[in-house]
Amino acid sequence: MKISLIDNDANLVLQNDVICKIKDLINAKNLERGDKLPSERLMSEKFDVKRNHIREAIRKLEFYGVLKSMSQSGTILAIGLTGFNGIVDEITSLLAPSFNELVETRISLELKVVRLASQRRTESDLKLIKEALNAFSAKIIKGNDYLEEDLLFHLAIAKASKNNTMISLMLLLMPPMLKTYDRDTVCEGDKVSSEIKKHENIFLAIKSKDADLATKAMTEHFFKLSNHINIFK
Amino acid sequence: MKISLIDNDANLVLQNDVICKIKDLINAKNLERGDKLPSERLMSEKFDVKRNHIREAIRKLEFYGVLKSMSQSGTILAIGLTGFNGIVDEITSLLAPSFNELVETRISLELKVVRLASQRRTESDLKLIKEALNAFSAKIIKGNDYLEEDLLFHLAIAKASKNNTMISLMLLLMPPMLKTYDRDTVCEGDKVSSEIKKHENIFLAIKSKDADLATKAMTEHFFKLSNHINIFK
DNA sequence: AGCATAAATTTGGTTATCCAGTTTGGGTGC
DNA sequence: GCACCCAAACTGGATAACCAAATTTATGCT
Repeated sequence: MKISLIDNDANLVLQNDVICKIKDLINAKNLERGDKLPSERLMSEKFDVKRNHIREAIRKLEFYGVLKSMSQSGTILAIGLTGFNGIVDEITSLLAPSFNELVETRISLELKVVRLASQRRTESDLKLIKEALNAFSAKIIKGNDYLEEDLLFHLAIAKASKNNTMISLMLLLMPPMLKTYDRDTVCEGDKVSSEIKKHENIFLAIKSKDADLATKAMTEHFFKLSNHINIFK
Repeated sequence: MKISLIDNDANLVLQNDVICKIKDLINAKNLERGDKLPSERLMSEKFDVKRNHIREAIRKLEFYGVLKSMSQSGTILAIGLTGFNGIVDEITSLLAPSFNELVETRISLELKVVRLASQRRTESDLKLIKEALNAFSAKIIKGNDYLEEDLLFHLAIAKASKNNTMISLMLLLMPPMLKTYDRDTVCEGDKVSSEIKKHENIFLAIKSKDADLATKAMTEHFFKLSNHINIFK
């Protein structure tokens, strides 16, 4: 299906093209919410593309909640026409995110996550976070690449927030983050102890259930990152 | 592929099952980042599922950035083993989000978005936001369902934030939000004028580029929502 | 005419087949 | 013994054929 925040493949333009044609057709027919679209085969023939391309496009639009495919029956418009057009326009014009955008979003999300985590964490959450922290420290001390352990530490915190949606969003942000870090490792290894210290501060704040302190610790942790990349103009 | 924040289909458990088997296999073979997985056909035979199920599972894992499918060559592990296990465990244990979680996430995201928008909005952004606001007001005055116009208003603000990642995340939150609102309309129509007023306040704050005021206005707008659903216990 | 029922068609989904690059390994010439 | 090459096997991806459920249309009985 190739849904992703990072997806600048060549066939993406084809998919967007198909999506636009579906949109035009829906508008031409003035469909309302709940109305049936033409069958996949018909559209495949009409747009002169293979059926699987139609299916992929429908799956994507279904993913964003604007269409609904009913087995052995048909595909219907799951939303009003205005909403459909607004959302689809946005989908088709979505560009690949820049690294700055990713960091900006991640920071915003994690500041909320760490606040919730410090309020809601259970003892077992704390244990898992501590384990992740230990794995991180071990890697960074040994001078190895610690990027993945770092992410898992943050993921453990996210789990403690008890908000599945935020966990999902963090998982979605990770792939492009990983991809960018790979080509250019941001953190140099000379300040390992201070790096560990920053992570420990976050952990301790969560442990003491001090939301403000946790937010502060997380902010400090991100400060270097937001400095290295100058996201604040 | 059926990747979604809302996806409790029956075939999801099969997909998760396949994903777990792939994970076990990767661990059994102690693959490292960059190593090749067995071919789709081989795994299909080994796990006794059809090849398309294997493909769907791989697509999903590729979506989350832990695998990478290379055309006519093979599929490789795109990440270290620890990171792979951590992320995959999270993927397979992800539950459908509750409405409270969605609202909580949306509020957090939009408070950041409106802040950025008020700092970065251009004149054309402002024009689009105003248009969305007018469409919203027209609908609510006529007593019609204004939910979609409301979302488009917020989407227009998101566009002004100039952060594609945040736009993506908002698009992802919309489908489950729409779905929940549908079954039980939250807002009653008696306080229409105050509702319009709240939206206008957001618009005016963005217009005057006052980030703090915009955040405040957005908070007020969400207050009723966060009250109606008691997310703050 | 009204209605129940069944046959035929249309639907999205599934399975099998084919295709075009890639990899691999044994053979060949030196 | 080694470098090179080419064909056979293997790969993910594209296409076509098939399926079962659901809808529509036709049919026959009252």
